[in-house]
Amino acid sequence: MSPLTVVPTAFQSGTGAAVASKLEAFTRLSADDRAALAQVSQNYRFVDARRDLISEGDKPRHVHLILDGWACRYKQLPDGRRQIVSLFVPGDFCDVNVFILKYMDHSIGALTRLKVAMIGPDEMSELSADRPRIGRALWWNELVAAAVQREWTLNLGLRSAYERLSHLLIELYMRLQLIGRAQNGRCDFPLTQADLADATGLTSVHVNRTLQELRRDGLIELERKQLHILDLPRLIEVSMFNPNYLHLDHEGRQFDARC
Amino acid sequence: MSPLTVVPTAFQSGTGAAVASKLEAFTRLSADDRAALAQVSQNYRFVDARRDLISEGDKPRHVHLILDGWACRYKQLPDGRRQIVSLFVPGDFCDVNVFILKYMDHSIGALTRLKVAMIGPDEMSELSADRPRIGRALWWNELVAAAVQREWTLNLGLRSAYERLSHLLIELYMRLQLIGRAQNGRCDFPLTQADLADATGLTSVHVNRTLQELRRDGLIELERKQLHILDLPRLIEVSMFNPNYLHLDHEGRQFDARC
DNA sequence: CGTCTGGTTGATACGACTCAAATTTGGTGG
DNA sequence: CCACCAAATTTGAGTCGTATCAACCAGACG
Repeated sequence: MSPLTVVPTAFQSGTGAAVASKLEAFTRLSADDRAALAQVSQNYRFVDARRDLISEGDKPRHVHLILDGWACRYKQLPDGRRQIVSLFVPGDFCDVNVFILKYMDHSIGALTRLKVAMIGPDEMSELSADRPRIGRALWWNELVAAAVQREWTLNLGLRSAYERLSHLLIELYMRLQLIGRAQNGRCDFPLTQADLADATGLTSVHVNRTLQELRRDGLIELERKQLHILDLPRLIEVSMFNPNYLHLDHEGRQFDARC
Repeated sequence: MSPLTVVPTAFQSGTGAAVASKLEAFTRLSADDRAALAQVSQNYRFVDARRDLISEGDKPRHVHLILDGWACRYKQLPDGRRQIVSLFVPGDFCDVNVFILKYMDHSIGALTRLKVAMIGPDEMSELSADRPRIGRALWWNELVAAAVQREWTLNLGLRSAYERLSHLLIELYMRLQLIGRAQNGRCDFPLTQADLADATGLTSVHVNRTLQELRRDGLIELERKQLHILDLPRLIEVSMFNPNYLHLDHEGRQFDARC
């Protein structure tokens, strides 16, 4: 990537609205749309790392919108084994429309300290109704989330440890890029190897060895919570990464939408 | 299960509306609701086994509603490896609201000869708008589909072959029960061992050996496309199956809804 | 400083894969 | 109704990827 790449505002500001940035991959947003998103983000709180936002069995009361930090959806078996089934980065919604379900079938946990907005059911449906562009974008967002979940199924089902980790790293890099938090192959990467293990269905020991292989092969650098992808094309090739499931082929953020 | 168990009408009739049966697990439906579902099922066609309903890269034009037969969602890697990421049985919708996406990121294929309704975007939104109860039920349906996808992620990520197959068999049995096509531990089961392998991320050889183990342990019988679960409680135990992700804890079909 | 969390290393075990062939089943046409 | 063929299932032997268990090390932190 050229050093002349334009830096998205969200990245410059650091605290910029990741959601807006993300939804704009699907549709142009107006200033009012962005204001509405900022509005629902007002009611936020901080959550410590390793705390649950909501636990399996709880009644869902809010949609969570991650403003800053990383979180995960996970499920646990009676014998203690744990699987991370989704990862959330800033700008991600956890479960638009969960209200329809009576109980959570999984938990959502903070992987880092989290800044997270809590949006009530009414507020949520108002948002969709008043700002149809956002409503549609939220639909798109849900469909992409479902596509990501399918891709994870494939990832666990038939890729080797080496491919699996490569694939995950690329996905996260691209999702961070979308919200202006990745560029030139670099991004924050706060997951521990144990987290990666839980997400990829491997042991942390094997994650460790596999990451070393990736480093040895000159594909990545990863230390001090910083990921540096050295050779994205080759990483894409070895993991057979096909970005189509992220559905970024829309008009995007080229122009502002009026009103 | 006692031989006096009431046989659901859908099962008796054979061709009964599986969709209605399924949605009624979430909410009561009125006669008009059921009629509306029957209406959108009018426009159907037959698809031969092993044919695609729609392929990766295609533009989505219809929602598919499986009226009879089994289908799957699958993805394929450039090197030919294939993963089934979802299974569809009668009454299942493939991708309510796909229209928002430009291209399919996966294919949908018939596993058996299929009777499938093709529902256009307008017809689909009419259905939701005119019959709010159905609209909500479709939402629930999508959320359950997402929950199932997460459970598959967990299944592939941390269960052994033995547990994985057990879990899948139970899930399918329960989903078939929901549409009145399973009872007393028995149901049709048209998947080949190769299909099971593609769905569980195992090889067909290993599926074969693992099924033999399940038979040896007195848990199941499976031959001539017929599954017989001999000891459901034990099968649930060994696979650590928790039905909460199917979200069947709603008012259900106890009463008819008016109008 | 000692403690703790996260990362690294080594030795060993085992579950699942691979490859190859045999057998059974189911469908089809003569 | 039987002969044939293709598809599906089963079996065996050998290999490999990943797990397991157990230490050990480095840096962060109170």
